[in-house]
Amino acid sequence: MTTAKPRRSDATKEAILVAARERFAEDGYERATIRAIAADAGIDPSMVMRYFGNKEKLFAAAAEFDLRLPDVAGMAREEVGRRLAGHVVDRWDGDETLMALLRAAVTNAAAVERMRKIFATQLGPVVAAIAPDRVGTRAGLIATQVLGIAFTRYVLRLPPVVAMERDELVEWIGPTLQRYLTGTPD
Amino acid sequence: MTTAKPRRSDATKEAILVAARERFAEDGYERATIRAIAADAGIDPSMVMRYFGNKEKLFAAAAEFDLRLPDVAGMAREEVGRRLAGHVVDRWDGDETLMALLRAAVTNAAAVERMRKIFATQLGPVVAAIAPDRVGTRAGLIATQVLGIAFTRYVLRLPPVVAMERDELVEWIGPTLQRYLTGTPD
DNA sequence: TGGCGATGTCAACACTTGTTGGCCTACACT
DNA sequence: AGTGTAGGCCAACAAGTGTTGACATCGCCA
Repeated sequence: MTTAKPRRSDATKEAILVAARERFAEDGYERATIRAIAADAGIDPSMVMRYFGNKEKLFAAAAEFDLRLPDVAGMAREEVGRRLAGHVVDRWDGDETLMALLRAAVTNAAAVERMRKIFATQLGPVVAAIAPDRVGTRAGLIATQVLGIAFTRYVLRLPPVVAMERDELVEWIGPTLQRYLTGTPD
Repeated sequence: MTTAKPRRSDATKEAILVAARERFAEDGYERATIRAIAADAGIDPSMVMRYFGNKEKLFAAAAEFDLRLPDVAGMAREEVGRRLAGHVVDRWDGDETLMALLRAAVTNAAAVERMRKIFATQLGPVVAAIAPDRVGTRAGLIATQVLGIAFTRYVLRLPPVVAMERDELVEWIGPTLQRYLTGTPD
């Protein structure tokens, strides 16, 4: 029994979080107003304050995120790049949380910190399992390419990047990640 | 004689633009207030309105930007990737305009449009001069890697990406751009 | 010197924001 | 049935925003 007593407010709380993720993802931190979020959730703005304290804490609760990177232990070493690329592209769709985090990170210090931590604690170990040396650098480089995709495809919506099919994108990006994982600069 | 009569207000106008670029680059579009920009420029907020009309137009004036990509005509084909990487990394420092554009693009539609146009009209031709096929796709992919660097290095400030020396970064990124320029996905 | 446009300041406007406290209502438990 | 408490709404606050118009002052030209 993980859930003890399902209170009536839990549903409202969840509705607020859903609306918050949507607004933060769409508008960024400052333009997403508590009033708009409350309206989307069909309740009064003061309820948001009661349940989450203030806007910062609401964001912190809404932007809880897990990359859910696959276990690379059993993979062929030369395949990891492509597998990682596929996973990341898939993960981006169907979850607005990362978009909220990405948009908010541009102006909100807490979002920056959280994003740093996500990449350090979740991507770092994966890299370490594959490459023994220069783990930080490799993880950082992978982050540049992965976040570059997210930024151009979902925020900037550059037409050619949007137009690419999932598989086509993976074919191009996979080798890049592979080189950042196992290659050398020269 | 391109300049006719240097009015006294030109200096003020320029001071406003400098302050505006700084604030937009640092804080993003919404958090950069006209009052703060005016204070930085040492004048009254109403002057900003008089000279630029409104905030949108001020941003448009402040975010005039040119990538100043080098002429690739004379370069060895297999060198273009690295040269491009070096140029882009250098260009990022010492000019706050692109950072302003990048930060603002997250919440401001006009900034998005301008960024799209910059990459289409300035990066597109360079790619076309090197690769005859899939010009749009190649330009888009280059944009993902280039903007990913900008985002992680200057906005997110991921420690390992910040720590990398210019040359080290170029060594890693160069081959990626080269493959996006002249390679094939498989 | 007188005047007039350019340059600049001041104070206020209408509006939106996050946030707060008081009040109402319905349900669960005794 | 009565009552306490959780869930919810309403109205308002203080602060900050872009923006505007009236007023002061500087500097040039007739």
